[in-house]
Amino acid sequence: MPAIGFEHHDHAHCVRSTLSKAEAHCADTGLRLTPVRRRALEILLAEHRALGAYDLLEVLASEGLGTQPPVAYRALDFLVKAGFAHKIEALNAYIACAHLGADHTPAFLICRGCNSVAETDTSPAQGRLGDAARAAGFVIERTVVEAEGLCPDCQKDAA
Amino acid sequence: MPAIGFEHHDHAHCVRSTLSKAEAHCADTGLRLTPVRRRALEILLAEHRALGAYDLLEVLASEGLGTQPPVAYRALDFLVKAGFAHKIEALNAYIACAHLGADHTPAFLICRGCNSVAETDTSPAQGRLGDAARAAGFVIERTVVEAEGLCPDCQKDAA
DNA sequence: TAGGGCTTGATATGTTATAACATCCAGCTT
DNA sequence: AAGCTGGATGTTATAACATATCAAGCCCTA
Ligand SMILES: [Zn+2]
Ligand SMILES: [Zn+2]
Ligand SMILES: [Zn+2]
Ligand SMILES: [Zn+2]
Repeated sequence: MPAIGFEHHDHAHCVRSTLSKAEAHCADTGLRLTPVRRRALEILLAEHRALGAYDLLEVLASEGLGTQPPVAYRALDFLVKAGFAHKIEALNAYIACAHLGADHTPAFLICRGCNSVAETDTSPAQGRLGDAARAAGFVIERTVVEAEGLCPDCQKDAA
Repeated sequence: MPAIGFEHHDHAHCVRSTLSKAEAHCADTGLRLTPVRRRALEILLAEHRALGAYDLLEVLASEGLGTQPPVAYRALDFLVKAGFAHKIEALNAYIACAHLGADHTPAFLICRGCNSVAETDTSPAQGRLGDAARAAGFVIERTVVEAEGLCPDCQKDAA
């Protein structure tokens, strides 16, 4: 699975494709992609970067979709639980899933220069983390894997 | 490097050894392990679990070492920058380094049952995260690797 | 048409983190 | 000794992130 976020790409396709996958998944499972939830996903999808809950709320509020924090947090909670979005723990912020539909364990590359975030994936059971967990008798239920650094564009800018 | 935190061990040795390594490192580099900083490290070292900044502040306050948030955040900032403590991003909390002195990239196993945290390590450049970063042309400066789940004791309790 | 379950509205509050500015103090300079 | 300097601390205020709670509405279905 490639890292999606830094490379130039047909982003309009990203957006359309993710939205239609989300709709299909909701239709299949009975989840309800209500107007606020759908719009929240669109807003997160606009760019490959993470948005704070209050940034999201600001946009929703400007469109008359709700003005109080619970509006944003409920929508985000739904999107995260449905697998349509992920929380970036290092930023306390949220990003639309770039691999919607694929069964995956997300991992993120976070650029400190331009704040863009690329999503890739990992295998928790493999690698040194899995080894350590097995050795300690620890059962992994969820992993947080995030790398901070500089994307290719920002490396050029720095030089 | 083993995962330190779940196994029964001579914890008093943990504490003494970490404190003396921290003192030595400060003596070597000119960093100042002031009373508040030293006491903050001791408080974090008391258990292999993460403490919120305000939990730490509460203890410091009860000992007359300061009552306002910046007291705790400054001490934590020093400890983290010096490598004496790490922030657990998934918990917004802080833990003393269990491998002080060793050159390492920390990774954590976080038990949702008893809140204990074991520290192990990873190699950012290796593994799938490193592969993805290289493929994307991304330069990693810092990684966050955390696993949530159940420690051996809490698995027994659950069964 | 009544009930149950999910969704939304609204108010308040809890939790985590930093900005900004004043003061202190040790070590060095003149 | 007086003055400077840089790091550390004191103090106040606020920013930023997140949740508890209860009321009201909506949708399905029995
Ligand atoms: Zn895209
Ligand atoms: Zn960048
Ligand atoms: Zn120990
Ligand atoms: Zn446990």
